[in-house]
Amino acid sequence: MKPTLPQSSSDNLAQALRQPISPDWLARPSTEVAPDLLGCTLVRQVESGQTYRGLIVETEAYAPGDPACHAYRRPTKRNQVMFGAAGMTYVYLIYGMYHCLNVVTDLDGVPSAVLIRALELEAISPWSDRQKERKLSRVAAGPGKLCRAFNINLSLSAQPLLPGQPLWLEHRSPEFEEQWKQGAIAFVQTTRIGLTQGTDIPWRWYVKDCPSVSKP
DNA sequence: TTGAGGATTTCG
DNA sequence: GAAATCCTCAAT
Repeated sequence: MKPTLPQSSSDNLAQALRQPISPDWLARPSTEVAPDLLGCTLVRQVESGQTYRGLIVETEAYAPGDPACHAYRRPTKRNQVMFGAAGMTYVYLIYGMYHCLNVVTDLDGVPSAVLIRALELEAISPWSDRQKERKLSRVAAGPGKLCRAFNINLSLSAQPLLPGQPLWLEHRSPEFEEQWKQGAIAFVQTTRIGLTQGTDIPWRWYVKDCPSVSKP
């Protein structure tokens, strides 16, 4: 039942040019980082050394003073990584069956994070039929689904996002940046999803007209 | 120690 | 519309 994922090819030149995102770049308010992460790449490296990549197309910010933030009240065993320095993962279990991946942001001592809500996976091959591609485009459309697709669980929480680790991030490709500047790619900012508190705060961003977004 | 509830997904 | 399913944390 587990979907087959596209495997990254190491001889792709454009991919080789992508630069890893450093913790410094993430040491800003989550409301700044969240939209900036759109178009960046999440990389998953499994034990065999094989890597999988997904384009980040939907994010949400969580910040201090935000009642929906898991770190709203006090540091606990679960959320303590959110209080620490930027560049760490924060993974939690939701509804007893799904995991959600966050990137810890802002300065040490400021509890905040960005929830990665959806990835666009690269096509399996140029020869894959349209039906297959459409299915694949929804494989990581949602925070629980992307963790299932990339085999992300609680053991990957509080880990550094650095190359060689199980997870890391890469900057936008020059092609994405160019298309975004030209207006060919646009972002939408709106309210967050699935919350009981802080429902009116517009801290969700996604790539407009992207089929891999959880709820356009 | 307890139990209510949750940053979701899927199926009917 | 509601079930699945279990960890977390505030309140006993």
